[in-house]
Order: sequence, then structure tokens, then C-alpha cells
Amino acid sequence: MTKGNGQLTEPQQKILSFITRYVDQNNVPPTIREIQAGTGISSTSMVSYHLKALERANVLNRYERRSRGLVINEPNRVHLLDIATVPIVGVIGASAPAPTPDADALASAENTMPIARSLVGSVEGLYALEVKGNSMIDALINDGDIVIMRRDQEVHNGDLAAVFLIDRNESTLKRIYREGKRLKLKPENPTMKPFYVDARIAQIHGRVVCVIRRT
Amino acid sequence: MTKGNGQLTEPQQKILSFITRYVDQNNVPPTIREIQAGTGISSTSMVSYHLKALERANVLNRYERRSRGLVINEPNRVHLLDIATVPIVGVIGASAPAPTPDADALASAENTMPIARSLVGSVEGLYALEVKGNSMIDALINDGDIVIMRRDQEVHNGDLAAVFLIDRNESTLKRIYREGKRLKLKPENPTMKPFYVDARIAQIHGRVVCVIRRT
DNA sequence: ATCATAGGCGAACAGACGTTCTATGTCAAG
DNA sequence: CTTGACATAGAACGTCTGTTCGCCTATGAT
Repeated sequence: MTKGNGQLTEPQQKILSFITRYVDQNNVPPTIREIQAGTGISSTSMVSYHLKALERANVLNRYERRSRGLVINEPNRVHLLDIATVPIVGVIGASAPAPTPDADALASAENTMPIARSLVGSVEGLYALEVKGNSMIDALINDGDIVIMRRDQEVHNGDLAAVFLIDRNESTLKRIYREGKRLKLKPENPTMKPFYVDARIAQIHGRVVCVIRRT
Repeated sequence: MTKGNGQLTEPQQKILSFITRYVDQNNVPPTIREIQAGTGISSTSMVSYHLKALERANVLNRYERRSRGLVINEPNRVHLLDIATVPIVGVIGASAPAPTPDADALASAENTMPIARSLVGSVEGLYALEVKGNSMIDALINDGDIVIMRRDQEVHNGDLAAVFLIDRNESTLKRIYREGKRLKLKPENPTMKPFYVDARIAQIHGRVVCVIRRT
């Protein structure tokens, strides 16, 4: 039951926020028993009781006797969550330069990687590479990982970047620090020491925005 | 079943458009029987049959045995339907057992991690932990990474799992292999050797589904 | 102390719901 | 013609799920 002042009681708020979260996670409203378990309320009848109160308070609508028949009545409920599909344009491995795709390549990519927009910010210039081989272990990146890259963007000192070393004909992922004519490449693994290369033999291909590993 | 050319059969299209319409109108996916009635299909088993086909065709996702457990997989409609928000229930680090949340903890988590549903499959039992410290470098997991875990699920040999070693009072992420009374723990880094512990002093807390690193 | 009231709890019920099994039909390949 | 893969119906089963009802406890007035 709502308090006189229009506030919700504590179990009601608990139920409400549980429903909200559940819908976010499952795209389907919860059952009464799921609400019970999720909120720690001891009986289904109590949940039912509180739901009736919430309905009276015009906070949600119910369809009688229908499973999961709950609809939250939140006019200003915003879903900030949005998903971006990032094209997987190629492979990055030890013995080949990582591709830096042009617009054509981006459009024609067959595989895509879905990722929450809030994780990566703007989709501008985003592309993904699949990691092949164990050569990037020292960047804590494994065979099969997906790295989300951003091209056309200034890569700052300290950023994790894809670097192609011309003399070795090898792509690598390292944190980069420009130091005059040379480039400091720092492995992610703190037990490994950084090393230096001539800046002219290193092509910086893009910044690593995010790494995703499925196990 | 999809036709060879990737087109959907006529009943499949009917079902799909019915679901779309129903969700638009009711904010909740329909039940199988409602689909049956709404499309004029004569049997629930036929609906189930076609739904399986649609799932195979990657047009929609289903949650087994859950009422109204349908999510349409429409590329144009992806925004909020295909993203799950996984609660971040705590921290995993060297010197503390990783939390294994009960329903209460899941419901009360404040921070969440958005992740594409297609990356993790079912949301069932999913939770996230933030990695603190460098102790899991050998699992190629860095300070600040987010690991997506699944609880209440059998952890199979070869799975990457969160293991708490009682005698060392330490949580770790390793691939596990049960070998009689002992447990083989294998670091992700192929240059490191596996080691063995008494199975009785190791608590397996969940399976790592996915690792996410923002750089 | 007695009684009324409200809140809370758990069991039980009836219907909803997803799944599965069997039987039948269709149609193309061998 | 036979076989096997696919499609369709109908029914049965077991679980899920919303609802209800009886019982208990606490509180406060009589």
C-alpha cells in the first residue's frame, strides 16, 4: 500500500527496482516467484499483495492471470543502452601488418562484433581485429581475442596501440611513448621491460579501445 | 527450417510478424499458445517446431522452458533488445575469495556491465567481477578487467574458472582439470606450467564466460 | 484477559505453459 | 516401391505461475 504522501514502502521500492533490473537483463518481466526470490520477500502472496498496491499507485500495470503480465509504468524510463556492431575486418598476428580498413572494407566486412555503445563511446572509426597466435601474450592478449580498435585518431603517449614494425615485419600491441626519434614500446605485463625502436620503422595503426575474450 | 536460400517459410514469417506485433502491443513476448491462436497454426508443437527453426536461423533467441522466453533478433531492432546488463557484484583479487552472489546480491548490485547477449548466450546466472591487482597476469587478466562469470553451472574440465584456494586464502583464475583427488590448474599463458592442488582445498566458484578490458 | 484488526507466511489449487511423443501425411531421391 | 527427411496434428505430461485460503503473530482497544 502506498503511504499517504505518495511514497512507496520499502518492499515496494525493492520490488520495483528488481523488476526494472530484471527487465533490463532479460527483456521479459519476472514472475512473482522470481520477484520473491530476488527481493527476499518470504511469500508469493506478499509479492502479490505489494504488486496490487503498486498497481493502485499507478506505478505499473498488470494483466490478470497472465504469466509475467507486468508492465512498468515509467514514462521517463530511458534506455541508454545501445548496441554497436563493429565490423571484424581482419586478423592481427605476429607475421603480418594489421589491416587498417578504409570505408569500403568497413562496409564489406562479413563478421561483426556486437558491443555496448557505452563501453566504446562513439562508433566513429571503430573496427575489430581477431588475434591469431600467442605473440601478444605480453600485452595480455590471447589467441582468439577480439581487439576493438579506433582508427583515424591521434594515438597519445601511453595508449595501447597496434604497431607494425617494418624491419621485423611484425604487428604487435604495446603501449607507446614517443621519445624524440625513438619509440618506447611497453608490454602490458609489468614484469617485462619496455624496449625501444626507431620511430621511422614503426607504423602506428590504431588505438586499442577494448579487448574482448570469450572462453 | 529455413529454405536453402536463407528465406523463411511462410509459417515462419507469419510467426515472426505476429511476435513483432504482439511485443509492440503488449510489451511482453507472446506464449506459444498465443502464437498458435494468433497465426492460425493448429498445434503448439508446430509453433515450437517453427520457433526452433527460427532460432537456428538466428532470427530469434529463446530461453528454455521459460514462459514468454522469446527475444527477436532483428538487426534493425537491436538497440535495447539484444543487450544484457550484468550486475557487477564485487571484486576478485589475490587475497580474498571471489563472491558468488545469491539472488539477493544480484538484485542489489549497483554497478552493471552492459554486454551483447549474443556474446554470452543466456543471462541465466550471469554476474561480473572486477579484477583488482596483478595476481592474475598468468591468466592474461589485468588489473581493472571485468570478468563475466556464470554461476550454478557445472564447470567442465578445461573451463576457465574462478578458484579459491583455501590454504592460501587466495582467489585465482585458471583452467581446471579434475584428476582424481587432485585438481590441475593451468595458467592461460602457455609458457607457464600447470600445477596441482588437493581438490579438497579448492573451491570452484564459477566459470569465466568472457573477459572485457577497456584501455 | 479478550477480542478485533492487520500484516505476514506457507501450502494448495487450478489453470497456463513449454515440451515431447506418437501418428499421419507429403514428397523427392534411390 | 521403398526409404528417409520434412511437415502437420493432437494429445499428454510435468512444470511454472498467479491466486486464494487458512493459520499464525503482533498490536492495541475494550
